[in-house]
Amino acid sequence: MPKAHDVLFRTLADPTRRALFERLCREGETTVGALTARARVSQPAVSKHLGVLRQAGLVRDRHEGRQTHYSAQLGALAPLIDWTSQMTGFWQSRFDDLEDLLKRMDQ
Amino acid sequence: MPKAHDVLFRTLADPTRRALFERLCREGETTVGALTARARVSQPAVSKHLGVLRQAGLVRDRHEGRQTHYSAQLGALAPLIDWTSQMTGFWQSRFDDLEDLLKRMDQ
DNA sequence: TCAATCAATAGCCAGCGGGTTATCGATCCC
DNA sequence: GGGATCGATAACCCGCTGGCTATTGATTGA
Repeated sequence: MPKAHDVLFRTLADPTRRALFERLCREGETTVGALTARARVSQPAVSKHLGVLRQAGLVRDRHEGRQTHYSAQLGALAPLIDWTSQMTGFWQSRFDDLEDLLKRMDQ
Repeated sequence: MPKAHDVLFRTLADPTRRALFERLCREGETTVGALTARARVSQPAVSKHLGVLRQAGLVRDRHEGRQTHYSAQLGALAPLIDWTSQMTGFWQSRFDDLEDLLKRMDQ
């Protein structure tokens, strides 16, 4: 069920897409045009990537006239942080177990 | 240059591979055979994934007789943690800027 | 109204990546 | 030594994805 990890990792795995997300994090709300201008790919490619990011919940879009503004949704990174915490946490708990074991051996 | 992010995200994007890494985090050092037994893919597939994980620095291998033991290298997750910190950090700084702005407007 | 701009969609193609089976090298044990 | 096991490699196939161009739909402004 924690498909969330899947979606996040897969979405952020592409460098172009990740670069777009990073820009939105750094620079805040930005239009597709502005993003395309400094991207190394075509406008349709940018649109497609933004669509993927949106479906992953990583960005929001806001329509204003004929242009679309995108912004990062940092809350969507939570599962990623949870995952890394869990991984390092497993290590921590195994470390605790080891300490526990050593303590019991000491008696 | 921060290729590290690229490698990590791409490596962890595959669910099978991530599952292997998670098992190594949870259960500590494990042989290829044991990993294969509970994996949904063939032994060569497991070997290939472990190779990718190793090249990403996420696991280490230790040869003992004819079997190979793999273990997670959690330090390799550092760039991932840094990245998320940076992303949320950008937000934080923009938030600070906003507070700053409001403060100045208040005067 | 009509031309121009912005962004999304359609449709296509090439490359990559993850899966398989078959095989090989090395090690263990009888 | 010889058969069996373990894990890596080889060789291959197929589907997905990320890129492109062309087009459409919507909005703006002359």
